Amino acid sequence: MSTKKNIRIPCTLCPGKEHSLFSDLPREDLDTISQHKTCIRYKKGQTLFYEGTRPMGLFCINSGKVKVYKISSEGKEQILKLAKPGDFLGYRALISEEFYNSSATVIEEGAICYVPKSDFLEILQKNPAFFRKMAKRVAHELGLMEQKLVTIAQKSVRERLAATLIMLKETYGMEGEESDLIDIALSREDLANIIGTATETVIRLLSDFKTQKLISLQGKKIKVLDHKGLIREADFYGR
Amino acid sequence: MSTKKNIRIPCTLCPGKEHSLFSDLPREDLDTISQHKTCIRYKKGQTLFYEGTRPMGLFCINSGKVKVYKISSEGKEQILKLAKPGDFLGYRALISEEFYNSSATVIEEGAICYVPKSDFLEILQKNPAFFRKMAKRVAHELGLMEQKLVTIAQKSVRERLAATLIMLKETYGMEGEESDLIDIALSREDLANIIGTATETVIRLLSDFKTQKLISLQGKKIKVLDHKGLIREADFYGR
DNA sequence: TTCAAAAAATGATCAATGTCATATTTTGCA
DNA sequence: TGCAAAATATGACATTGATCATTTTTTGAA
Repeated sequence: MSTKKNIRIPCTLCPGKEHSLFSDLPREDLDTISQHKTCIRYKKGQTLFYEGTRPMGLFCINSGKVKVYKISSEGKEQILKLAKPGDFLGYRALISEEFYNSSATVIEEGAICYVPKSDFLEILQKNPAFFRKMAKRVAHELGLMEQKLVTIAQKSVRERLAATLIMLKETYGMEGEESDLIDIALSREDLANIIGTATETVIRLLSDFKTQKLISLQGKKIKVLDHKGLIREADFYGR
Repeated sequence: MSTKKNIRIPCTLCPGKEHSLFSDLPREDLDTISQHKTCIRYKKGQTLFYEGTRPMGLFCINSGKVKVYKISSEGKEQILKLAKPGDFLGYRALISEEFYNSSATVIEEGAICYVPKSDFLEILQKNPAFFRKMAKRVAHELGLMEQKLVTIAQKSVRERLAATLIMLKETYGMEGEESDLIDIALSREDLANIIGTATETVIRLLSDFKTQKLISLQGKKIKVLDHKGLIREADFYGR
C-alpha cells in the first residue's frame, strides 16, 4: 500500500546529529530516542503532517529536504521554511500544545525519523538544559519570522527574489568548486510560494537576472554568478 | 530633564495581573519582582526599547498601550503587534539571548513596570512551570506570526484592513453599549503600518467602508456598524 | 482662543505585478 | 523509447496600490 519503507538509523550515527538540537543530549536520552523512534524513507511529494491535525511526535530529518507551508483560504500555498538534514519539525506545536498550524511535504526524497511525543516531552521535562535550548530555538525562530514578515510587507517581489536566492545559496550552496550552485530541487512554483508571488512573475524575474548575468539557469538548478550584484538587487541593509 | 515619573504599583494589585503571564506565580516570586521592579509613567511617543539594543529586563504594561515594530531598510515602519495592560514585552529577546529585534513605543500614555533581567531569568530557572508557560507562549506567538505572514503575503490590502478592524474590535472593543467602538488611538499611519500599506490607501479604504456602512468614523475612533459585512470583506473563507 | 503644524482626505498618475492565454520544453512513466 | 502530462516560458492585458500634489480638518501648544 504505502511506498514508505522502514529503515534503521541510530541517532548516534546520524550525520546531522552534530549540528542538530540533539547535539549535546546525554547518551542515555539519545539511546531512549534511538530505541523508540521509527525511521522511514519518504519519496518526493509525501507529506509528514497536515495543518490542523494533532502532533503525536517529532520529525527529525536524516536525509532529504522538506517544505513547511500553509495553505491560505484561497488555496494558495505559502512556504514558511525549508528543512534539511539535521533539522527538526513539529516541535512548535508540541511546545505550544496546539495542532499543527502548517503542513510539511518532502521535496527531495530521504529518510526521516519520528520520535514519539511522550519521549520528547519526557526529555524536555527532565533535562532543563535541553528545554532551555528548545525554548531558545523557538524564540529565535519567532525573531526570524518577524523579519520575514517585514520583508514580505515592505520589499518588492524583485528584491525578495534576489534575497531568497542569496539565502538559498548560503544554505544550499554545494561544497568547494560548485559553491555557487544552489543545490535544492525547487520548482518555480515553490520559489514563488516562498516569496509570495505568482509563478509567472518568478519566471520573468529569473530571466531578467539571467540577462543581467546575475545568475545562470541550468534546468531546474540555479547558479549564482554575481553575488554582489544580487545583494544590490536585494537592497540588503538587513534582510 | 525626562518627563518620566517614578510610581509605585505592587504586582499583587496590578489590574492586568489576573490574565497575565504572572497570573499563577507563587506569592514569593511575585514579591521579589515587586521589590526589584521600577514603574514609570510613559507619555505618548516615548520608547521602551530600540531594535538592536541589549535587553536588560522585562516590560510589563500596567496601563496604556504600546506598539512593537521594526523599521525596514527604507525607513518604513512595520508594526508587529500592539500591547495592552497585562501584556509583557521583551521576553523573546531574553529567552533567545539576542538583542531586541524590534522597537516599542507608547501610543497611549500609561504606567509600565520594568523587571530586571536577573530576576526574570532566576524565576525562569527555579520555576519550571513558569518556564513552560513562557515557552508555550513564545511557541504560540510563533504560530500567530506565521499566520500574519501568510495574510500579508496573500490577501489584498482591502481584506487585510477589514480583518484588522475585526481584530481591533475584538481586542479593544469597549464594554457594554459601546462594544462596537474601537478604543485605541491609532493614527491612519499606524493602521497602515500594521497592514503593510500606504497611509493614503488606508484612508481611501476606510472611506469606502464608511460609504458601504460597514463602519462609521468619529474623528480618530472607528465604530464597527456591520460586523458580518466586515467579515465578508476580510475574507470569504477564514482568517 | 488662536494659529501653526500635523493628520486626514482627495485627486491624478503610473509602475509593479497578478491573471489569463498560449507556446515551448522537460520529465517521468508505460 | 515515445508520448502525455507537467513545468517552464512568453505575451497581452487588467488591476491594485504606491507616489506625489494639494486641500481640508484636527490638534495641541503658546
